[in-house]
Amino acid sequence: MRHQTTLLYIDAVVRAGSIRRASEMLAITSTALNRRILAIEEELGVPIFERLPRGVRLNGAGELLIHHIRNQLSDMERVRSQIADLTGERRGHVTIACSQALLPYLPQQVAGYRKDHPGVTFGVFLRDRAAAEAALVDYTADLALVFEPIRLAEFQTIMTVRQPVHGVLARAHPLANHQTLRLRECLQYPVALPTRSYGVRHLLETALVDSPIKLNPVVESDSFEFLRLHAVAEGIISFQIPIGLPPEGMTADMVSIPLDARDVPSGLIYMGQLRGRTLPVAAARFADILSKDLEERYGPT
Amino acid sequence: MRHQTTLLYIDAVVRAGSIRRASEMLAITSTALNRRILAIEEELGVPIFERLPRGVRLNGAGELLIHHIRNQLSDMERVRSQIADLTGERRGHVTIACSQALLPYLPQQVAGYRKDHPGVTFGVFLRDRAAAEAALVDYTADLALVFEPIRLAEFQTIMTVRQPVHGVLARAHPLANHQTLRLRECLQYPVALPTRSYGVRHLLETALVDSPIKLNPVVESDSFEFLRLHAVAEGIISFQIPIGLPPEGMTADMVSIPLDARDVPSGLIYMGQLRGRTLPVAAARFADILSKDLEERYGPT
DNA sequence: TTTAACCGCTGCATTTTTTGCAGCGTTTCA
DNA sequence: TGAAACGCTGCAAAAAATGCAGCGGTTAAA
Repeated sequence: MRHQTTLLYIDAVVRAGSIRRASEMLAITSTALNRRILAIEEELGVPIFERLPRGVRLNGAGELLIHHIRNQLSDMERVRSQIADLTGERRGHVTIACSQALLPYLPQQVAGYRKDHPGVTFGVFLRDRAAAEAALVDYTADLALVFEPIRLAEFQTIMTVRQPVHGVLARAHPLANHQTLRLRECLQYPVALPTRSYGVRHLLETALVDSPIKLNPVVESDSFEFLRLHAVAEGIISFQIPIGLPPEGMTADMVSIPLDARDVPSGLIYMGQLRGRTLPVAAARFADILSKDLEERYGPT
Repeated sequence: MRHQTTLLYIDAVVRAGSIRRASEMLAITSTALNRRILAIEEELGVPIFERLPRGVRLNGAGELLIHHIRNQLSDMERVRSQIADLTGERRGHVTIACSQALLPYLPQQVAGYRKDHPGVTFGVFLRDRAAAEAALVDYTADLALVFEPIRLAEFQTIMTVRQPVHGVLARAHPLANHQTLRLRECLQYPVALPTRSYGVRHLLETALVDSPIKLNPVVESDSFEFLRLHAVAEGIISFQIPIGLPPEGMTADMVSIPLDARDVPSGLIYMGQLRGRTLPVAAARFADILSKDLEERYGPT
C-alpha cells in the first residue's frame, strides 16, 4: 500500500476529526501528517479542510475528494483480491451493517461461506437503518441488511424479502397451539414490545392506527433477545420476524406463530449496498449467496 | 499529481511497451522507473509484467491493474475539475475518437462549446470503428463517434442518429435536379466509392446483395474529402452521409441528394463511451450538447 | 558467425523527500 | 487564569528516490 499512503492518511484525518488524533492512530508525528495535508492542498490548489479550533473538517472540495479516495481505496482492494484469485488463493474481507432483528440469521451464513473460502474474513456490525446507510457511505460497510427502512438516498437495493410478523410466546401460553394469531386475541394478554424505532413495532402501530385498541406493553426493550427470553420467562407474548429467531427455531419452551395477514401486513427486509459502488469480489459473492438463500427460505418478493 | 506518479509511470510503461522507452518520455532514468515497477510488483506480491527480450508486456494481473489505474487517473481528473467548478473556474479536456465520415461535423460543435467554456481544451482523433473502441478502452478517448459499427463489447451507446445515404454530384450532372435518387439510376453513371471498410460502402453493398447489378467504382478512396472533390471535378457520382458534408452544405458546384429509402436503408451514427465509466464533467456536458444538437438536426432515432 | 542494438536489472554514490523534535500562537474549557 | 488541544514552522536527521556505470541476455542485421 506504499503508493497510496497519502490517501489513507487523508481518510484517517477525516475519520479522526483532527490531525493530531489521526497521527496517533497512524503511528507517525502530527508534523509529518500535517505537511502531507498541506502538500495535497497545494497540489489541488485549494484547501480541503476547514481549520477549526478543535481540529479540522472537510469543506466542499474535501467532500468531493474523500469520496473519490474511499472509492479508490475500496476499488484497489477489489483489484488485489481479483489478482489473488488469479494466483489461486481466495481472500478478502466482507463488512456488513445489520439491523438487530436480522443478526441471528447471519452466523450460519457466514460460517457456510467461510467453510468454502477460509481466507475470507468478516466484520458484522449492529447498526440501525440510518447508521447502516452511513456505514455504506463512508465505506465502513460493504453490505447493509435492514428491516423496513425509510427510503434512503445512497442505498441501492440488491434484494428484498417479505417477512410477516410473528408472535413469540411460551409453549404453555393459552394461544400456543393456534395456527395463526389474530392481533386482537394477542392484545388481550400482556405483551412485550421493542421500542418505537424498530420496524416490527412500527408495523404493529400502523396496523392499529385506526383502531380503538392501543398497545400497552408491560415490558419494552431495545433487545430482541431480551424480549424473546422474557416472553418465555413471564409467559407473555412478544413479536418478532422469523428471520430474527435463533436458527434452532422453536425451542422446547418457545413457539413462534405468524400473525394473521389481515391484521398486520408483512414487512420487507432490504439487502443493499452503496449506490454506484463496485463491491469487492468477496462481498459481491457473499451478497449473491445471501440472496439465493433468502429467496429459498422466504420465497421471492 | 505527486501522489500518483507511480500510477502514471506504470501507464506509461504499458503504452511504451518497454521500461527504457517509457523512461525517455517520462524524462527519468530507466533505473528509477525499473525500480518503481519492481516495488509495485513486490507490494502486490505478483509480477504485473512479462519480461520479453524486446521489452515488457502486461500479464493477467497487470491487465486487471492497468484498468484500475486508468480508471483511477481519469476519476481523479474528474474530481479535480469538479473542484475547479466549485471555485468558479471551468476547465477540462475532452478527447474524441471519430470516424472520418463524421469529422466535418465536429469543428462547429467544438467551437460552440469553447465559446461558452474557453478553459476547456479538445483532442479530436480520426479512428475507425475498432480503433475508436480501443481508444475508449485505454482511456485515450472520452467519447467515440462512429457510423454503423458492428456491435462492440465495451462500447456503451449514449445516443444514435439515423443517416440516409446521399449521392454527391456536380451541379452539372444529369441527375442533379432530382429530389431523390434511385440507386439503379445512379449506377448507370460512373461512381466514386469509399473502400469496403466504410459504413456507406457497406450499406450500398448490402442493398445490392440480391441484385444482378454490381458496384464498379471508377475511383476508390479512403478519403471522403477526395471523393467529394473528385465527384465534382470529373462530374461523376459519389456517396456520403449528410453529416459528413462540409457545414456550408451544397456549394455552388456540388449538390447532395438523398437516395430513395426503398433502395438503400439509412445507417446509424453512434455516440458512445466506455461501458461503466464516469466521464469527466466537461466530456459529459459536451456529449450532452452533441446529443441535443444531433437530435435537433436529424431528429430522434 | 559476428556485431551492434536493446532489453531488464543491480551496486553504489548522490540528491531529494520525508520525518521527528522543539517550539510558537491561538482557542476552548474548567 | 491556567491547562489542554489545535494547526503550523525552522532545522537537523533519517529515509527514499534517482542517476551513473556496468552486467548478462536476446534479437536482428552485417
